[in-house]
Amino acid sequence: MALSREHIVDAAMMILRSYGLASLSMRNLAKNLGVQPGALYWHVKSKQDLLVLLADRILATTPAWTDQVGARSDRADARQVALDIRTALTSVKDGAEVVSVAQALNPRQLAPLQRLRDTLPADLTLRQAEWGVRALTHYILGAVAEEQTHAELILAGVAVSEESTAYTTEAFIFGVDAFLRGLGDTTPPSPAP
Amino acid sequence: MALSREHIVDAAMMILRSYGLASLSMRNLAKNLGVQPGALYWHVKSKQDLLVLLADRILATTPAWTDQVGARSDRADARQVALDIRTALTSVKDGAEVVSVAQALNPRQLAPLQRLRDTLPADLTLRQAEWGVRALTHYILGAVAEEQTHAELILAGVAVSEESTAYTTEAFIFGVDAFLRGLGDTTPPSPAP
DNA sequence: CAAATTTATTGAACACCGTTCAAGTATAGA
DNA sequence: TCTATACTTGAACGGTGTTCAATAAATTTG
Repeated sequence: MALSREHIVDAAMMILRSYGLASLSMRNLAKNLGVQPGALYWHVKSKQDLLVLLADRILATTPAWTDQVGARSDRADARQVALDIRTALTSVKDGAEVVSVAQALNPRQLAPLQRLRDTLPADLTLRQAEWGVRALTHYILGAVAEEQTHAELILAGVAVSEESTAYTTEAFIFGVDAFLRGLGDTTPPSPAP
Repeated sequence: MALSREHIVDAAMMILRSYGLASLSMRNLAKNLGVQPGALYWHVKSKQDLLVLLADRILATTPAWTDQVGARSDRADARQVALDIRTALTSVKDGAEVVSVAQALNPRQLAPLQRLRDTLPADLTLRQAEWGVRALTHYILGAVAEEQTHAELILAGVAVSEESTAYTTEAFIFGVDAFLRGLGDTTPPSPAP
């Protein structure tokens, strides 16, 4: 089977899913593909480059945001997008860390995160909306990264679980909601459906 | 001069300040101390251990929080504490990253971050206050880490400055204020002094 | 003071890591 | 078939954190 960029990302994704970021070395990846490490560098510029590709793929599982005509995006939408992003991150071991690295390298590049923008209150200035997205992004990535590393520490027996996992979702939503409330306290609280 | 844990942390701090986290290898650190790498491990359990010590010291420059009797902490206080933490982080190259690593290893361990708790609205439940601190912490660490890596990328000529540094403080405060507003929208906006 | 014990350091090695590159091997077009 | 382009190998470069027997220095004990 011919080596290709897609193939490399596939294999990297498998390693990530099964063993996490610590196991994702170029050498291990090459071994998994039955190839010498140097071969990877014909298809991929660097490991950072690969991580960006992985981040894209991790976030690609977020549902597309269909902005219905007339249906102005509101706080409930923003919350849903945040939850969708969290779900995507959680579906891969160390997902939040991978996306954080990619985001650190070049902020504002990951489209699914920018999608948050369209859900923020419309009365924000351009700069404020930009700042809001960034703030929310930092919160989401930080919170999910902590969830994931904590879960792994428990799995490794290094730490003990203090809080039921049911609460972690509640905690996540609490943070998102607080943020959104603060960003757009001009809009009324999200109406019951 | 005898080697000691304090001495090691001092030297590590110097390297961090001058050259950043990438230059802080145990080997480089040992060379700076005129000692073999193995010697460090008598005083320090691991590099992660060292990073936690560094995080403590970075945050130690935060002004002590004097909770004046009768003067209930309000939103202005919380903002000030957040700004103090940011100042401490910014005073050391990659400061936010170092603290993030320490925080990831064992959340709720860094006292200065916990100090945020006392500034949050009093009508929050115990859990809500805990969640609020964590959310705010994630935002602060994420935002400052981005500021710092971005600044370093510009210094290295990899990226170009798009926004005046005057705005970065404004952006930081915008995020903090939004969060605080959302956390305690029962309290009135901070009064003019 | 001398011997024994604890404390501290060395030097060398182990098992990794990302990345580069000349030399080869396929593969396709003329 | 010859050539040019697309890949891959194998080996190396210069790092990384960490461990550990042996050794040296300092301290306590007899």
